[in-house]
Amino acid sequence: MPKISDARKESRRQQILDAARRCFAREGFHATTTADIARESGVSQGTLYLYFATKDDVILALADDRRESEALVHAMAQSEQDPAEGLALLLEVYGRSLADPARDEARRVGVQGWAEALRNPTIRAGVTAGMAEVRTELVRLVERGRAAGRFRDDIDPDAVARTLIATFQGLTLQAAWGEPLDLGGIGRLLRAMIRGALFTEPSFADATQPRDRE
Amino acid sequence: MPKISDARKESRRQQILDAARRCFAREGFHATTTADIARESGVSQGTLYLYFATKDDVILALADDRRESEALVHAMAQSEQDPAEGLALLLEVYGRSLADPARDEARRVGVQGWAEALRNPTIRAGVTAGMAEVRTELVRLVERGRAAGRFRDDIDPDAVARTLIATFQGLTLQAAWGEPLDLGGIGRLLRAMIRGALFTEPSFADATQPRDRE
Amino acid sequence: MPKISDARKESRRQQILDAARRCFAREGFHATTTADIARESGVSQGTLYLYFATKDDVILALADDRRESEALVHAMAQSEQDPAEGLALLLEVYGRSLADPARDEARRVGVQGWAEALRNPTIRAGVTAGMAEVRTELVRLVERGRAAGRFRDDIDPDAVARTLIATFQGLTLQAAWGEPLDLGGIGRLLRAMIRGALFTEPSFADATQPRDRE
Amino acid sequence: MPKISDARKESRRQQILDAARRCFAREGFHATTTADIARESGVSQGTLYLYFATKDDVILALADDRRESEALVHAMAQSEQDPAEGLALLLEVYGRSLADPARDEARRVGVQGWAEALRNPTIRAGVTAGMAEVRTELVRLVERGRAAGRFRDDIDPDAVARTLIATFQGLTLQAAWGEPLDLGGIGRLLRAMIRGALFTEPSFADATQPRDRE
DNA sequence: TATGAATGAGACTTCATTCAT
DNA sequence: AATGAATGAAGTCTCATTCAT
Repeated sequence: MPKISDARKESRRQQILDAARRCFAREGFHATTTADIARESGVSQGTLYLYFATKDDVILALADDRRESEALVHAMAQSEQDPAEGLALLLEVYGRSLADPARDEARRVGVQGWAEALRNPTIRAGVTAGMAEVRTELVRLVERGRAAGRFRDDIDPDAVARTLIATFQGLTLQAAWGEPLDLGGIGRLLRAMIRGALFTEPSFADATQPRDRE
Repeated sequence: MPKISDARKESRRQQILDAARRCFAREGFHATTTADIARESGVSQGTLYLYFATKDDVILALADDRRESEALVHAMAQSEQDPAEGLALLLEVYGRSLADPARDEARRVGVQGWAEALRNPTIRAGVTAGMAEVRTELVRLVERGRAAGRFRDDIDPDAVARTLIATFQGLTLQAAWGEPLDLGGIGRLLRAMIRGALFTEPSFADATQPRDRE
Repeated sequence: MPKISDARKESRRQQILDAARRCFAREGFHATTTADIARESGVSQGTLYLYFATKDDVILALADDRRESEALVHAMAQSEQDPAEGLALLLEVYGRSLADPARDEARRVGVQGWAEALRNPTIRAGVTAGMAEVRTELVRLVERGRAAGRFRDDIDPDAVARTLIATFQGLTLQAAWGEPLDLGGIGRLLRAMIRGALFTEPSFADATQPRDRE
Repeated sequence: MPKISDARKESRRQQILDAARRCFAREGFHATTTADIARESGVSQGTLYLYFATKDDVILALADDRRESEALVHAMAQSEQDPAEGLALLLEVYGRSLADPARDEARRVGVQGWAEALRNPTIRAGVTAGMAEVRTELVRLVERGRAAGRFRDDIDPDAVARTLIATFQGLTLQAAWGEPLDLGGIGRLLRAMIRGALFTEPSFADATQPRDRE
């Protein structure tokens, strides 16, 4: 009985979260009412409160999108051997995510989470934790590259991590706004910038040129 | 009388906007009430509505911070002759702004404007217009650099513009969150990336190395 | 089988009522939820409704505490022969009840029942019926005392009944509030007042002085 | 401007409190909604919250009826010279209040305040403070009577105070329930009881017999 | 022009009760 | 008989906006 019940409970929770994401993406956190979420998820308002203590709890569960940062960390961790390959994978995974229309809502909700993080400490904690994971992994990757002699010695790993993440964030923002991004061109430029600034020899661009997407 | 009255009116408006900025930076757009703004600006709620038609009007006036983009555009326009200098100036002006504690509130309000732009078309128009100006000027700058033979031919001006702006946005976001940014290191890295990717010869870094600030 | 089932049912009912009394004493009728009662009694909310039709039904079953009035009536009925003894017993039984910490919860719930009786006719009926029984028995006791020549002729039995009951109620109220009552002193005073106002000769006090408790 | 404004404010507050008292007397604290109070007082719900922070605030302002205890204290303080007269006045003032139909609502609300005092510390403080004032004054009165040789030496002032107050409370309760009280008879009995228990000589009853009311 | 009391729609949340399992 | 998830009506309180002074 507990197993079925637990599975049910989790699926119900997801059903509500999915509805909430749609609402939040459409109207924003604050313009979305709990009635909206209930209606969209097909449950009563009372039921909503069986699964989440408050509306803020729902926001909390969505504002911090672990999947994005997990995917990025995973990409970098894949290529223990070759830091260059790790960077290339990172760009590719992130580019793919940016181009994915299925992630439109997540992006919009994510940007709202950034704003919410400014005044909600719990949300801030979640959001910056996700960022910190990616940053840590990036720093390690750059350090490995330096140790292997692939990256220049005068490169600051932390600056690289912060800067790349900042660029990703800005592109996410523009994508959320529906700005027309030429991801192919931007990807090529990013690879060129990385190659020019990080690498000891100019092999990066050619070696990592992905099969042209989008 | 109209002139004096106009000046009065404008000063009153600014007084309210300054108060609103402080409130918004502290609590966010939605958690700030019109009563909060009135109290903080020292006028009555009724008076508030003599200067702004709705609360959204106040948000609108603050969400889109022209000063930032105007400064950037101005920096680039300064150096009609030398595109490299234009880029250097851009980085410097933006770095100075990022490091300026006096702009803390503007940054926080700006990030909230980004989220608000997702669902408020008017705000979106304002915010993206500011971004478009900077982008246009950047594109022109890169094109001039290519024409002058300073920049590589295979560089996509639009990608450069979008990417640099994205990076600025991401850094603004992290600064708004209070993340500790090593702006010196980040500036050096950015110059290296730009030099490596854009320039036909590696003079950028040295020529533009600013008197060390941070 | 029906007999066992009935016993089970009754014990279950009591289990729920005991839990409800604890809840009501702690939080009051209105601040106690049916979920509270269910939790405290260790049954599910659904089960609660197998034993009581509504929450008001539970309140009803507790607001009117028959045990108190039954004990008082019984005390008076004991001494058919000597009305003085009846009064003495009444005071003693009531004093014992007032001093009994085990009746703390019942007192608190009782006081809430008084308030509830103001707007719930059914509760009012129950509460005033209990009071009426005590009153009737007191009136009969005083009348017997008058007939036997022990009590003064100009005494109004109804006034005596109402007044004594009122005093009991007030003391119950103060005890429920946790006021420090010197029950010994109050008992002595009450006996003196009764003796002075009711009796034809001043034997009451000495004859009825109980072995000092409290 | 402030004087008019203050007067207005106070009158508005009273208007709301009067309406609330009517509602509470009719339906009880908990069954009365803030919408009920607003409707009954002829203001909007929003306005209600301009004058009271919460519904509990309104309850608080009504649960503790200072007027009653103040009147009683005043009655006792009047007759500095003659304690007997003080007691007589006390009974008379209280009897008058009990018989006053204009105080019906106050009585009903008061009884609800007793119940509320069980779980709301602030209300408890207010209610018991009122009781303490009357008690203190009664104790002082009895002590004066003993010092003057009018009252017996073996009388416990505190017991007298507690017991008389308890009787008043119980009679208030019964009056609130609409029980038919023969106040004349009860008053006579109370005087007889006081005379018999407190006085050194039996002059009380005759000396203080009031012009027969009710 | 300035005020601030008044408004009322609507948000979030609770809770007594039901019912499928 | 027992469960506990689900319901939805209703309650308290907030707040952007208006308007008489």
